[in-house]
Amino acid sequence: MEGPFGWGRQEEVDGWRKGPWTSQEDKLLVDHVTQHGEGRWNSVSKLAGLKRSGKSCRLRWVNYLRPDLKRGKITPQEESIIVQLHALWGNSRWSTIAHSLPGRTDNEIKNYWRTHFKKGKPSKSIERARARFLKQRQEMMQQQQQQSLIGQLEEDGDQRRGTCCTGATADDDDRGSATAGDACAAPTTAVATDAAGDLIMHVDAMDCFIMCPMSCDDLLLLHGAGGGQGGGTAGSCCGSTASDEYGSSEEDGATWGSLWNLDGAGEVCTLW
DNA sequence: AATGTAGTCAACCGCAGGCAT
DNA sequence: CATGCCTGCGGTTGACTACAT
Repeated sequence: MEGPFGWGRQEEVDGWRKGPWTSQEDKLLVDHVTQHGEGRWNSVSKLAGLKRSGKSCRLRWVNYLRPDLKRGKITPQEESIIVQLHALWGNSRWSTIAHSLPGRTDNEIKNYWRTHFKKGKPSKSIERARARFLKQRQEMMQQQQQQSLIGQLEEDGDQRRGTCCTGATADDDDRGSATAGDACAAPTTAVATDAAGDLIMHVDAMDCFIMCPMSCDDLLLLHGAGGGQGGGTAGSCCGSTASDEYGSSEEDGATWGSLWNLDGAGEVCTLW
């Protein structure tokens, strides 16, 4: 066996090696990416002398070899962020969630979520955190609606949008590079965790989130830089009512996974 | 000590979107 | 405009490890 985990043997299909990577292969890939940079994965195999598909090379690099990866356990702060963002995005945006957790991969977060929350009940602290998050989100949305009405009555409500964001556009390919960080004057912290791991949310930040005419991805980028230190991100840019679903039936482990899946939120977001 | 079960992690697969031709 | 390729993503699988019985 070559590696410490699974795929006890290496097979070769259509000339491509599969299964666990050897240290030699790792070195070849690292050397190649160091010299030529990421991308063009299909040519990596040829140029680096690897009998691996482009997909496999990319996956190995992204999930294991990248130098900026943070190894080790998910911290409580990171867990809180994952919980918040999963409440917002559901199961279909692991990469988006991962962008808010520097050094963590979507695969890692996905695995973590599945093992910790998919099957059994989450811990009390997580339950509490999520409940509070959703409650505050709902309150802020109500508050936002009120303010919007007031704003419209006073001056058509356009000034807020103008002062919040000024043309922030983050290219999809540039996710994670904090592209839009300088384009928005929004507060830098939308959600943070206190020492006990409970969520603290700043209404002004969420207020901006709601008003910004940006994609949800951009919103995450704006605030994602401090994720590791508990300055995580969460935005109420979408109009879904997560709290409606929460608390319906928690005793069933299988139900829990879907309980948090606010796919509707994602659909709303993509319309932006 | 042996066996069973759950947890963890790396890797693969299929699909979808973007881009070049 | 249509087609094909490349890249990235989410879902799933499979093997090892740790813990419980």
